[in-house]
Amino acid sequence: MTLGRSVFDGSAEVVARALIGAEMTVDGVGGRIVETEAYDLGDPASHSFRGPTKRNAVMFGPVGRAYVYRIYGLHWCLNVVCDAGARGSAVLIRALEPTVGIETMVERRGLAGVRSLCSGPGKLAQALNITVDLNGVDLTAAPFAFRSGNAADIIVGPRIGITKGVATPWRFGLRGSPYLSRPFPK
DNA sequence: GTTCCGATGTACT
DNA sequence: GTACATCGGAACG
Repeated sequence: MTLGRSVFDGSAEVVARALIGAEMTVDGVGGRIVETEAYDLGDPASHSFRGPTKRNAVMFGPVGRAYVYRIYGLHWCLNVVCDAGARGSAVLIRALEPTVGIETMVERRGLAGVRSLCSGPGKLAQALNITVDLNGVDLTAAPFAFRSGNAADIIVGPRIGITKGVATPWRFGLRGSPYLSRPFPK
């Protein structure tokens, strides 16, 4: 069934766990969320840590919006804004198991295989055609759609690509999924 | 399998 | 000027 706004109304860690196994689509293209990361205000790895800026303003706005930013000058990353009170919390969507619109995603990515279509934040943004145009957009309405799914077993580990806050294990994944951006450390 | 590296926009020191 | 929540390709083993 369709997920309502309440799924985003919790701490970053709680929402990051809750989204594992759910299905996310943009204009009917997407898949099952298999990997997320949590970021919040008290976290030196978070864009919100130093307070509001032009880039991160959406993180300080209403719950259930998309926060999209450019990374390394060429890729886009999608976050969902969460936490009651909207205090700079967000969940980075890192990987999907492609389920719908696979042909469209193959075209956008220029790839043959399904395995690496959405196995990373920049990859899934390209596959789902996510750009800054969607920054600040309500996730509970078109073109977004979130549907509930089940995650049998969630694995936890350190977040990827950060240099601060490395001790906070806020990366979550669907255990055993072949569609993760990288394996979790043992 | 591994490591190295270039591409390149934006925020911040 | 430097850092950055990345990716894909080249070189190597």
